[in-house]
Amino acid sequence: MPELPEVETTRRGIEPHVVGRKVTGLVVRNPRLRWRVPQTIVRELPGQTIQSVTRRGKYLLLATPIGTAILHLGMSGSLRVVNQNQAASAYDHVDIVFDNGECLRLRDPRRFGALLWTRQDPLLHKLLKSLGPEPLAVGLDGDYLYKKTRGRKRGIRDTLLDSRLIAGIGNIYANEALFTAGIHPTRAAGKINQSQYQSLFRAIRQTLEGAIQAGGTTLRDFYASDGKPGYFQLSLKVYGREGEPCLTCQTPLRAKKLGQRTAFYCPKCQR
DNA sequence: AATCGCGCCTGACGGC
DNA sequence: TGCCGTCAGGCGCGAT
Repeated sequence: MPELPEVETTRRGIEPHVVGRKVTGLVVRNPRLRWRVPQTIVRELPGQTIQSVTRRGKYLLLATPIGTAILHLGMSGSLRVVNQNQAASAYDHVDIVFDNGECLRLRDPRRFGALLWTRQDPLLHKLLKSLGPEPLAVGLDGDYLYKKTRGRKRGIRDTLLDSRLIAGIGNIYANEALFTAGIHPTRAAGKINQSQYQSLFRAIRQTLEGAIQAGGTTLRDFYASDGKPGYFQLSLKVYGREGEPCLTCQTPLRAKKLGQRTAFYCPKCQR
């Protein structure tokens, strides 16, 4: 599933194919994504030139002079650059067609993703305006998390998934970072001290950056590739490894359902 | 303000 | 083999 590193890898992959291109049309085969693809984007995006591709959390933003396309890949979404004549599969819901005959093709079997359009500053859009800081933002450190979590009783795993606190951390990376920092996923966020937040924040950064680097090195071509584009095998230390030995102490890893999502952890290394 | 559960959707997987 | 139930999960949203 696309987590922040995959979204960033996607951004980097499509950027050279998309920036400076003029959109000649939008092909919407199925508008029923998480939210219905709006008619406004069908009317207004064609004729515009893409100025930039940026990322906020797990949202991708394709800016034009008159508005911005907001893309989210949800659970199963992916983007490829293909020739517009290439046959589309059942899950290829939208093509953004360019003046050179290529298109940006959105595939999303589960349709948890989204394609929206805004004419205002996209960062003021309802979906983006409440997002917390980017975990990779220059200057951000563990003190931010420490200060924001005083008095919070919720477990740290759930707290890290709250995009209003910090953007773009999904279940996989929350679990991986907590393992690296040696913090138990159910520890109350408000009971974690300043130096532990420093190491947790470093672990978050390291995990995300490592995955982005891995994405960059194993990146398949975003142009006309088969299968899933640009994604990469994650090397995960705890996620999905219930019952397997901890890489540090060999203790069998555990899985526990916290809220709606499963937490994976080492009962010995994480306290 | 913080927290909690729901629901969207379909491929994968296990059991029979 | 084939059918069926269950699970997974991002995340906005409404309720508490």
